[in-house]
Amino acid sequence: MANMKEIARIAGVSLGTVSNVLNGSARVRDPLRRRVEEAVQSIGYQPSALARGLRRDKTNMIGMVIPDVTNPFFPAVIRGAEDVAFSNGYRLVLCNTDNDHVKELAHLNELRTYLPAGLIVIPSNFSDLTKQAESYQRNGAAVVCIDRLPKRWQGDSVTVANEHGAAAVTRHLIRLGHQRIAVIAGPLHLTNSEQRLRGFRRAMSEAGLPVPPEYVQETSFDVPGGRAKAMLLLRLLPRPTAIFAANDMIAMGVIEATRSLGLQCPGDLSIVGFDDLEFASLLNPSLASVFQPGYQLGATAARLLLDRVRGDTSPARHIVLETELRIRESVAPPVDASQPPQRRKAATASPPGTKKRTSTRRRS
Amino acid sequence: MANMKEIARIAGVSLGTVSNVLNGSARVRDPLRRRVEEAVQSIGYQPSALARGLRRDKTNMIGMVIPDVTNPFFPAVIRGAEDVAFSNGYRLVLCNTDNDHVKELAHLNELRTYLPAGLIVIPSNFSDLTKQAESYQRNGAAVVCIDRLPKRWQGDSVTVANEHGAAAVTRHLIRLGHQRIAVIAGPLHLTNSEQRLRGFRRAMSEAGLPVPPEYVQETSFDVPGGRAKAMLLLRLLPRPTAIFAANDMIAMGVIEATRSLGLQCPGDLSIVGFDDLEFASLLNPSLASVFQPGYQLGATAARLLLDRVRGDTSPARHIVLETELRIRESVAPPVDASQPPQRRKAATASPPGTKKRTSTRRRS
DNA sequence: TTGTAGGCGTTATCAG
DNA sequence: CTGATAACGCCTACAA
Repeated sequence: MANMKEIARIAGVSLGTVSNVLNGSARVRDPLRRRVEEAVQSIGYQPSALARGLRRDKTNMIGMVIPDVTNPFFPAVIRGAEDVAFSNGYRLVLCNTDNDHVKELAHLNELRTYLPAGLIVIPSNFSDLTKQAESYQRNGAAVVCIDRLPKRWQGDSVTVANEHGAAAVTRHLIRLGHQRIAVIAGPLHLTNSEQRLRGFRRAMSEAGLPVPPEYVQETSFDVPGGRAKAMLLLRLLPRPTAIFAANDMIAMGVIEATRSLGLQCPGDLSIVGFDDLEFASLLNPSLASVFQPGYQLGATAARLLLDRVRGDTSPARHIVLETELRIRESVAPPVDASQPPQRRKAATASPPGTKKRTSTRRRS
Repeated sequence: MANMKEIARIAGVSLGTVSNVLNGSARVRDPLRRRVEEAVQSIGYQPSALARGLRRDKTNMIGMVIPDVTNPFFPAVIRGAEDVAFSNGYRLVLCNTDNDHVKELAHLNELRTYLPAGLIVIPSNFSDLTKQAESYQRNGAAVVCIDRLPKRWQGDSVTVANEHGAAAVTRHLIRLGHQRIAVIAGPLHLTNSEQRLRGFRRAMSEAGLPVPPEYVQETSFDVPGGRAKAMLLLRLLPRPTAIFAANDMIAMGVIEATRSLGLQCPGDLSIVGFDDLEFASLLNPSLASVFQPGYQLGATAARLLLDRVRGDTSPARHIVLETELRIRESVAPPVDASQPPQRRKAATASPPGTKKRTSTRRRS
């Protein structure tokens, strides 16, 4: 409807002048510039994003490709990305892949026809976007992978310190006196999942504690998975005194299993999660967890992307954000079988026959 | 890079033929059609969404304008809309407004320059999008409002039966024997909030139960708000025996307040929420709530929108989705003063001077 | 400094 | 049924 020609007519100038005013591409003298600006105001003109994109070979859209917006960890990531994008004049096109790399591919291929400025991708299972990314980059669009990375990903990335966070929370359990600690990992083909398991193993091995194979379970990142694997773990003899769940949904499943077996948390079992979703602190007992800065993850990715869009051609960057331990009521020292319980349901001691090593007690 | 001209060259046909094959706009004979299709396959050609949109005056984008993606109720709505949109070849552009109608306006104005097929809007506070919507509709784009409606909204809408759901859950409390029921409403300038309060009042008045002004609190839809108002309510004399929270976040705040005052739920206080977010069933005690079909809300809106896009010009439709009562552990009959307390520390008495009316006990 | 023309990739129109 | 051509709105040379 309203186009540049209209503005030019109203302001009594030529098309080129309008364009120059709009894009600051050339100095336009004040009287004319003023007339153009007034014309723009008067009819609320906004340039066509389509025509502009077609002409410039690039739009102000950023494709945000994620597995599933209803996964409670992702909204914060999206929000972080959107805030940075919006305040820099960019918009987010949201695509859910359902962890299906075919759907992911479809999105990637179609998104390209919008000539987006870039892509922020949380890769789906088994995705190998190297080829796609190259194709985007040839078109001058940047691609940033976040949260987890495809195998052999060489491009820009923003992730969190999964291994470090997992190790830290495991060490905390060990310091409290736990020796039989089980882990319920997420799908191990996901890099973040695998890193968390690695961190767990590292902390255990540093402390000289054994990790029997049956103490390591793998499941999907959800409540039913956590419940099922917890039922299994809690029937083992000897029973673990603590479980590290690879995310809060799994931890939630563990809590349910604990409850349904009539066990107390943290009395009989300490539970820790990962993510620190909003509800973790609202549970009863409140859930100890490793906080992941979801908002920062998205915001950082967007900033990195915009740097690239603006011409930063430095080598690929791999930004790793810190996690943070959030200790809450769901963890406590293990109960010692050899001593009578001191309080109603909390007591601490090393079970007999346990090798006790002094932990290094790193303070940071 | 790859464009229609290229396809035409490879297939040895003219541009128009390619276009006709791609859009089915005219019957093309098999040999040629085949050649075109092969050419398209061979180089993985996809038409430029930009050029197509510019030419057709409409893209396959749908603007999804919501207050805040990190509000835990919205992701399901988004997902519902995205699924329907995607499977029909449409894409979602996500815009957070932070309930700021200035930001909302900015998004609306800018979104228009993409020539989206339509808009799905969860209006921000105090927004009056009538003018904006008209402008979109003049451009052939449809606008559907969901969840809550701007004042005087005349266009298509999809909402849930807020009043009915609130009345149903209130009646349930009444049937259990509660007489002193307080409500913590959401911001009353939001239509959904106001409807829930209305439903509550209706059920109470049907049962002939009084609703003292101090039993009606208003707050924002979040945990701190719920906690603060609950602290206030729980110090009143006589204390309410049940609280209806206008959403689950508020209910969560009520639970926290209850705990911090050393009261038992449901022993001393029954609590019900609204939304039935995923975590509601995971709390301890599990939270009774009124389920809102978030996914359906989004999916229905997208379907309605697509109907319009495809030329449905029937009068504005106002679709109202059913809610569903999810009774869980957080509700129980009130403890009667005339009987000895049954549990360890639930003891509540009707303070002297309370009018006791027999409830009408309606069954539905 | 200001105005003008060409083309981005597509679709629609119209002549063959 | 097929093939050439004009527009969609904008940006960017280039000419004045």
